[in-house]
Amino acid sequence: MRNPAQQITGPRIKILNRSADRPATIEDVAKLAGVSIATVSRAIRTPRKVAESTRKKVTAAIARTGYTANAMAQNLRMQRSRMVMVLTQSIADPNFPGILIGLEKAANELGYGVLIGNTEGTVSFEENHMRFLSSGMVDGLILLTGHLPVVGHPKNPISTLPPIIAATCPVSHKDVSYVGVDDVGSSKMATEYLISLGHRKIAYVSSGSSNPISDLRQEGYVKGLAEAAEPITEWRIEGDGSSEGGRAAIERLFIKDTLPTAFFCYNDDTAIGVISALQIRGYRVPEDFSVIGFDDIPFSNNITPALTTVRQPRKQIGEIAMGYLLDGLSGEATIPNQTLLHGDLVVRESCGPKLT
Amino acid sequence: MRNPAQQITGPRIKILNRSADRPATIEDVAKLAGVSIATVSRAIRTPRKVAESTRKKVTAAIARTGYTANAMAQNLRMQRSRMVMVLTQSIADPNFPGILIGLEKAANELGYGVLIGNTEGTVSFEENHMRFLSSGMVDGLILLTGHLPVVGHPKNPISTLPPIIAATCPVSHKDVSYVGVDDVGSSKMATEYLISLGHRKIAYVSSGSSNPISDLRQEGYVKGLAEAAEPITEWRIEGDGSSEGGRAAIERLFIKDTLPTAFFCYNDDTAIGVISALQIRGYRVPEDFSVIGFDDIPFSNNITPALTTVRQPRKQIGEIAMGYLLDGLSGEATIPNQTLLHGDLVVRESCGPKLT
DNA sequence: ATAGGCGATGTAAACCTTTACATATGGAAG
DNA sequence: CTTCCATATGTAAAGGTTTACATCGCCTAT
Repeated sequence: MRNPAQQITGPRIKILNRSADRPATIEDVAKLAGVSIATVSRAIRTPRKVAESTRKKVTAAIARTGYTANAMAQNLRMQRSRMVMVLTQSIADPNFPGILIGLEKAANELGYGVLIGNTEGTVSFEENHMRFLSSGMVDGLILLTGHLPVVGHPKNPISTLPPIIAATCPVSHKDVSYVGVDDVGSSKMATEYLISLGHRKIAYVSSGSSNPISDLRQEGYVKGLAEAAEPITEWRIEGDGSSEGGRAAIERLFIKDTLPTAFFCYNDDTAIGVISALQIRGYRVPEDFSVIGFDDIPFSNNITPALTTVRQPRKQIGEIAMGYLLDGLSGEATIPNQTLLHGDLVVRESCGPKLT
Repeated sequence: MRNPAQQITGPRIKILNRSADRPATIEDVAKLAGVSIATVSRAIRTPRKVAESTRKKVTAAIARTGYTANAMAQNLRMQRSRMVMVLTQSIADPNFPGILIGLEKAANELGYGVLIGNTEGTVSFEENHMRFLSSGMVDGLILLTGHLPVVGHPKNPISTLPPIIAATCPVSHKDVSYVGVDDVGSSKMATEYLISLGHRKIAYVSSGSSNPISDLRQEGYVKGLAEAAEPITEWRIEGDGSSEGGRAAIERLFIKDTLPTAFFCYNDDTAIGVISALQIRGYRVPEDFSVIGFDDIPFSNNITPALTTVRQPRKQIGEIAMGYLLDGLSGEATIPNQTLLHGDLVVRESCGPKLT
């Protein structure tokens, strides 16, 4: 596991341990302030219940000792951990950082910590993470995976799981609320944009079969076509969600004799592959073909031509999803079963009018 | 905070709470197995200490009850949390996901959880995360920020902090080990590559002033120049680490009358900006100018021309850093003060021979 | 003067484990 | 038959909080 090429310099050191004198406990504070530990606890958590004068003594004692309540003891006593786990298929997914930023922000504002669980799509990794769920280590779960985690002891599938919110990719379970972009509506908008530019032969480049998000985006595409003044036939070609898949899809397409003039792609990665394949063939985008993506990943603005795409409000999705989860955790709040956020069309350079 | 454009469908639901009957405790298991809780604990943690027959009874009882040890009680008793915090300036940094993948993998293999702390470079966020550190919520800390976190009670700056490993960006403290790429050596290699292509006017596009990593890469660049057969003068132009900064740097450069023929850029983002600015001016890369980046971010392969760059072994950096931390945590292990990993030159299309 | 009430504080239980120490049982060695 | 040891198990303390309940003054209203 250690890189043979690694180069190590400097002396070996012993990792610094927490200072020898163990951290102050509530008892230390109580002794110093001359009160009972109950009073110290109250002075911190419910100050109105302790006399002004006592509160001052306690505050001073806390400052002198540098006391911070031991989180593990609190957690045990209060039967909660103020910790939420985020389960994702892939940390490397270009949408993930944006979502995580929103999740982290909302969690931190309410004093919660965010635990990362990367499944890489494998069951064994997922099972490994279950440890945190079943042991009460986390209070809630944000699912970006699109499915409920597999539970080891299938006594009652969901009863051992903490409260859950799905984001980015819905989960088919009535008790799991979903927060994500409005795939259908946004895709319809993108398709209508291509139609408005004069395109009539528009292909949808999918993400393989059996991808629910791809299906939703295709549904929007179809709806967009349906609203055109004149009938436009559907045209689906298969990608796989990666730029390589987009490239390959275009290569296959060129075997046919008739070509679309515009491509609506499942995501930006696919779109980038499509553009690259077209350019390699000597065509120019947007002069010869229009291409539109989905997601607005950070790099879509850095390719040539800059990619026209649908912006997914990642940070906001994260914030709302985490907000729902923590709302639900902290009381009797009820939360919407499904929340779809508006995606914005970001017009850059990769789409142009259909030349007559 | 809620998007006005959001669209909510379906009924409002109450978030599913953990099933009414509280999870089984060790006591339930003990009762069912007809033994004491101590025996149950031993059967789980040190099986050799309990008789074969008893072990079987306990195992059966565990299976029947679906018991999982309460992590919070364990944590409290054992004075550790099996949780590590990763502190970063920016989740959106293109290097972050790769590092995180490595960190998460290594942590999970040893049963540790990874807590994310996003500071956005602000002190207040950092202080907010200190909560986890001072309350004993985490056993260790991975620092990607390049500096020690600010401690609220400045009694003893580092004594309240858990063990720390710095990755990606070194921390100037003798007790904090560092794991990262060999910036100097890799930059030297990149520079030598440009020289080998015949370039003699090579500019380094920095990341502003006071960026220690940029300084190291510049140092490698200077070393590379120094080893050339003929003397080559240093040439530094100022970027800011972003593609926009790279673009701007090139724009400023064109005011001068003499130009370099090759650019070694602080990072890929900068290189992408440089290439884009050159292309906008009507130049071609690599025919007219060679450009080399650093990092090998996921998109460097998707731009035109595909970017030649130095690959930073992100996942491995994460794995090693986490490995060190957990080694150090679990015993008397001593770990190297500094570990520099070899960066690979990834030759793609953005560099070409100097045309005579 | 006394009962009642209220505000401030203390006592102790509970949260769930792990583990040092004590105890019990059985067999081997004397 | 006793003594000793090893093995297996139980008892109870400890880890640091929070909070229900009890207590204690003190003030007010009767």
